[in-house]
Amino acid sequence: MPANRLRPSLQPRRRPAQARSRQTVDAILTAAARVFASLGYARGTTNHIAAEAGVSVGSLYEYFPNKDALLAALMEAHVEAGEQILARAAEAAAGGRGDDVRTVVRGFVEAMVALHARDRALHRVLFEEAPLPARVRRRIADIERRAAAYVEAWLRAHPARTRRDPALAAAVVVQTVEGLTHRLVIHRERDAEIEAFVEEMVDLISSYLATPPAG
Amino acid sequence: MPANRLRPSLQPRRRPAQARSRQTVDAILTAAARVFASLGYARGTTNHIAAEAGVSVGSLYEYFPNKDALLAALMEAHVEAGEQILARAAEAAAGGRGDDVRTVVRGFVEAMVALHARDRALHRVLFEEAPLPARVRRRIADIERRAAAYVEAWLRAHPARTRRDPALAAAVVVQTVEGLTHRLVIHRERDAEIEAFVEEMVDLISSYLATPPAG
Amino acid sequence: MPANRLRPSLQPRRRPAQARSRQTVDAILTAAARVFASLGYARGTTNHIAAEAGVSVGSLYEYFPNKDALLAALMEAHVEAGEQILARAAEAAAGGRGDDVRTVVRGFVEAMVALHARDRALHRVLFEEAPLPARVRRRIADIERRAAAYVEAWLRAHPARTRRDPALAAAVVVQTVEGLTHRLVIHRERDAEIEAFVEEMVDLISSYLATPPAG
Amino acid sequence: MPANRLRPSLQPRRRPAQARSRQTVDAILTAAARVFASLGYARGTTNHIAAEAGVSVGSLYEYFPNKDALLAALMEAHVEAGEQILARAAEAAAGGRGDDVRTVVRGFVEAMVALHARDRALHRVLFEEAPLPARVRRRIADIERRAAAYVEAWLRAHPARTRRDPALAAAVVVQTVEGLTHRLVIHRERDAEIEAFVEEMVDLISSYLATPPAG
DNA sequence: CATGAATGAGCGTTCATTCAT
DNA sequence: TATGAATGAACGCTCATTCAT
Repeated sequence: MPANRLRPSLQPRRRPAQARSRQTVDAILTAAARVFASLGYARGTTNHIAAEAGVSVGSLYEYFPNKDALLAALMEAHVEAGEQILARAAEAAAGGRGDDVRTVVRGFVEAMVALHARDRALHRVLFEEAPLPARVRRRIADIERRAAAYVEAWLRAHPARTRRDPALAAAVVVQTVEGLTHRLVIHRERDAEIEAFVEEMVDLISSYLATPPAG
Repeated sequence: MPANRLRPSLQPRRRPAQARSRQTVDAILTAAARVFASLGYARGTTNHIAAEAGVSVGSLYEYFPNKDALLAALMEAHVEAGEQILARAAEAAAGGRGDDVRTVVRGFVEAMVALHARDRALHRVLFEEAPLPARVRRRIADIERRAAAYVEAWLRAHPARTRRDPALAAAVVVQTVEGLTHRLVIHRERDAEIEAFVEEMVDLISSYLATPPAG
Repeated sequence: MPANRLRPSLQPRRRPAQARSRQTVDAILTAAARVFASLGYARGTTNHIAAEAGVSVGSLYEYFPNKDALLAALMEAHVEAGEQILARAAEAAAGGRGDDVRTVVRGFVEAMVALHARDRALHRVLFEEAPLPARVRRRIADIERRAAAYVEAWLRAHPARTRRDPALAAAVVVQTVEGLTHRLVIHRERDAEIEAFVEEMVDLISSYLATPPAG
Repeated sequence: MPANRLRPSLQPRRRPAQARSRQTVDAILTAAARVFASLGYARGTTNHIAAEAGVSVGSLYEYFPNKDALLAALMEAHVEAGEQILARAAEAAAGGRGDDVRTVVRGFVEAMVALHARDRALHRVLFEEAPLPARVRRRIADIERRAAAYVEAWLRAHPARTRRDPALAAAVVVQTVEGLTHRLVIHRERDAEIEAFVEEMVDLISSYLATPPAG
């Protein structure tokens, strides 16, 4: 019996309090990450994941109501990490004088790159192959909105701002950083390449922000 | 799935020479596009596609060795269209004086946007939900390489080039245009929004190319 | 994909026109009857039924959308047979002089008994163990209503009627015949016993109809 | 179901002597009744029942060897109550002058109706949906036999007896009362309807007993 | 004795694929 | 060649039952 027959939740079935349960959940999520990354979403079966976790399917379903919930949990973890990275980068920007555009931009870009560098194969499956649950989609959209709002505020406060429409510019910045990070980090193989790209991304964003719209 | 376990080919089973066959293949692909776009990859069954195409499943398998081949064919069609768009934009750039950066960039960006605007739902399924066959991945990488080579040559030939490493800059341009196009076109809803973004993308790329590397 | 995701129909998936298909459907239903009768509803699995029918599970699901549909089909067959028995008995009653109560009653009782005598184990499972689909329940209620209406009309037309409320009396007759038939036929083992009971049922009903209400 | 394959006992695992245990058993049975009545047999899980009873599954299995034993216990309770009702009605019949047929019959019928009126949903599940364990079937058959024996004795002792075969007549009476009670009480919705039917049942039985066999 | 996390056989069902016609 | 009925491996998921704590 799923938790709810009409709208099967993707939430974990219970917040495991005891250390033992916590371990089981972690084992399952780790296994899910491994299996999804190597086999893809469709071919990563729950039985396979349970076996990989050294746990019975029943236990898997004790903690996750269905296969998509595993995916959602993995995605949420990534998204949560992204949120914290954003927060930290924002803090750093506010902590510094905050008007060296390049430094601030580099902070964000490097944070995003670091986030995605951790497990490329998994991220590829998570965000380019698996169905994105509506909840996760909303969560991401929300974070992007907040990131853009933050960038916009920063643009407005910054003396050298030259873009006519700071809200639009902020959206472009956020989308560019996210889009390029995904493309470059997830699909590139060699780290040296990535480092060079980071520097270029900083140039790309900085020059855009420093240039007034074409007239 | 009592299928072919040994890396089944994704090539169409035969090059249909006759007009009759060509029509059947087209009907199947059109149906596949419609079904995948509306149902997603996993839920778009081959039986459903055959029915939609007004053809028996047996005939479908006469022309495509398996389900993934349909996907691959659809992807290749998209990729081929992209290739031609690229070629045309290149021609236009060469045909004109070729030294108005903004015009050239806008040409490419608009072409890419037009390509993706045609059937957003299908593109979303094709490139964000379905597993990307290695062959298609290679094909795309190849095209990106050639696009980058073209941009690099153009940069080298262009009097105002300021990026120190034209190959790297070319790669950045290609990745940025592709990444942003996917993100903006596939996920945005309103066309006005897209038009505004196109202008920003032109600014983004142009200012990047016009700015010497920092330091 | 079930025929309908929201209200999975219990109707057979297609009316098989060809002889071949008709045979397959019959084989499946026969197997289902055998398996349900010997193993009960819960333990009668669709794989088991398919195997018993010498058919693959896939074929079973080609003709029946789900397990309950097999049950429903078996029930409907029984109910349909019952309806025809009723119709024939009514015809016979109308054809004869129609005022010999015992003859008419015996006609109905014997028909009902004959109907249930055919496969007792299956009937036990069908009507005392398996979940009765709403559609079948409605169908049965409808037939009972019509039977009662018929009996009521017959009572009103009959010169010797003595029950004050013919509608109520008709309902009692129908329920008694059905209830006793199920209990006696399905649970009794020996045929001689049944024959004796039939005679008693005729007495039971006849004397009831011939007796004015107490008071 | 990694269960006991060798005809597992349906007996409660132990006769709880202590008051504490007795309470636990009662809580479990009450919970089982509630859960089966609302969810049906198949969907009423042992975990659900244990939770409803405020007890761990482990404890449930301490007192009942398996799920069917819960069902059997519930059935036995119903059957036991029926037995006592029978005994009481017999006592009343013996206590009174005992020769008013209608009064005696009404006593039995009303007792049966009262027994089934208590929890219709549960009775429906118990006797029309769940598989009847052989043991319970035997128990019921035994009670019916004794009831029939009692009725037979009463018929033989009664001055007005007219049925030629008192044993057969007794069986008919018992089956009729039981059959109609199940059908009418369990499936009818309104109490007024039931009362009217009770009166008719009394007429039905009384007139049968008062009528000599045909011929 | 009680607990409840863990088990895993087995269920209903799907759908890519085949092959007799 | 085209057909579409038939196939059956494999999936997601359940839940009666066990057993370490």
